[in-house]
Amino acid sequence: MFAAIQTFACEADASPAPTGSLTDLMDQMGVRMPFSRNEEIYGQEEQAEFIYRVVEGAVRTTRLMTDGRRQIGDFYYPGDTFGVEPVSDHLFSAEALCDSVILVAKRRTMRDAGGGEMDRLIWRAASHDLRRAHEHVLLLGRKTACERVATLLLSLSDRSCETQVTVPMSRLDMADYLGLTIETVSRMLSQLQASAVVEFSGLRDFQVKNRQALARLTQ
Amino acid sequence: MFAAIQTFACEADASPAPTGSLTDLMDQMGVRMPFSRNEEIYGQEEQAEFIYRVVEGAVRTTRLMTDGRRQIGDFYYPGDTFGVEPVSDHLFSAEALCDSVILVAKRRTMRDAGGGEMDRLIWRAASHDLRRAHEHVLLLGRKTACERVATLLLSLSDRSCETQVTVPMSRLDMADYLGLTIETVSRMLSQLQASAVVEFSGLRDFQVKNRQALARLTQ
DNA sequence: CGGGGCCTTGATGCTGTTCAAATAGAGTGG
DNA sequence: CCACTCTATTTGAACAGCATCAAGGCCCCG
Repeated sequence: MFAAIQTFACEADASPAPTGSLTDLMDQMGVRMPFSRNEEIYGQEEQAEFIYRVVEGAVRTTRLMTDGRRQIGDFYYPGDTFGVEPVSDHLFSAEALCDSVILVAKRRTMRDAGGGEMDRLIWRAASHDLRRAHEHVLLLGRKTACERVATLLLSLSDRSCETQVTVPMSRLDMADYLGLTIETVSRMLSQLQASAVVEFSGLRDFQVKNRQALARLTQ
Repeated sequence: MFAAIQTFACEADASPAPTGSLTDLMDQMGVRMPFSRNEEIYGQEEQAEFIYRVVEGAVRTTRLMTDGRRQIGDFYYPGDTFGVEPVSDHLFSAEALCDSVILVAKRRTMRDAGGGEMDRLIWRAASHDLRRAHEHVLLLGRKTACERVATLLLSLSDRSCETQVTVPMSRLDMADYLGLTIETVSRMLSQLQASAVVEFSGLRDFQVKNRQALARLTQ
């Protein structure tokens, strides 16, 4: 189960690089908690009194509408800080994408102990979230299904240091992030493979065969 | 640098409502500049060295794709602070929706002069942007055309203190914000009017006739 | 009164959804 | 290791919602 996690654990470079001191502060004050696949880390409308960092595994933030429609806000990987909602309670819930280890720290405790470190950490994470959200808005508002899927694959590929890229989420997670259905995601993946842009060796592993074409498709 | 953030990091209220002191600081340091309808306030990929506040009029932030597709990030109204991109350069450009007056201040100057005020101001604005962006992601990813239009009308109505609400943007602006076309926006408006949820007295003025129904439609 | 921009409405088409079924993988116990 | 089951994924066919294309109407402003 943790096989795929290993791959991602060494690829924290694309994330908002934690400086030594920030890591140290959270390491000191925080608690490492294990979460199993699909387990909730925090809930929608829960108080936002903690701050979280992925140590191993991966996380999604999701929002459910009353009738069951689901939107994924973002994915987080080892080294990424999340749960930095700007206001008192969470709009999205957070769940483990696979078995994961999460570093959890109380905001208040850390603030009292760490001087300005905590504020810098929150600012950094919120900035990252805002930029990603802006990209996400463009993707959902104006990109075609094929462009959306290509964008996700490229970003996964950019995170990875291997040529072989592992997809850490299910088709349903991809669909709910991209504002599509699983069927459409599946079709687009088949299409990208048929046109020799990527090649899947398993359901969750692919290689980029034509990076230029993939990049062009993301618009 | 962001020492002052701490006051706000755990604060419930991320509303853009300027406190007296913030207004004073920007008023002191900033310059009031007039912009005419559709005039650019700052450009995509420009350095983000200023901070802006709407004094009169309204502003949209937009992003253009290479082939001309356009996505509007958000709308800003009097009292709102904008241009608070988290990183060095802007992802979106900002333009005046109508003839407007914008208070412009140099971040560096204000930071040197204002102690922590500047950081609080930026944090507050960025928090607001992040929350709005999250709502926008849900709207674009999972809402139907009708729900999207209803959501916009309700938010316009909530901003307004009058029963008669003015729509400050064109149909094209609405469409590019909602990820739709002008035709679809127009059809949904007609539909909402036909079902007696709202009533337009002119192209840019309406009244909410059935607020409960409108709210239900926004999901 | 006339021109031009913006908006609405209608007809048609395409992209992505829905519904349905087949296939592939992963997990389990013999 | 294999058979079995359950779930995830793919594929196909029909459909729906929104886009596109094309007129026509409204309104502002000279």
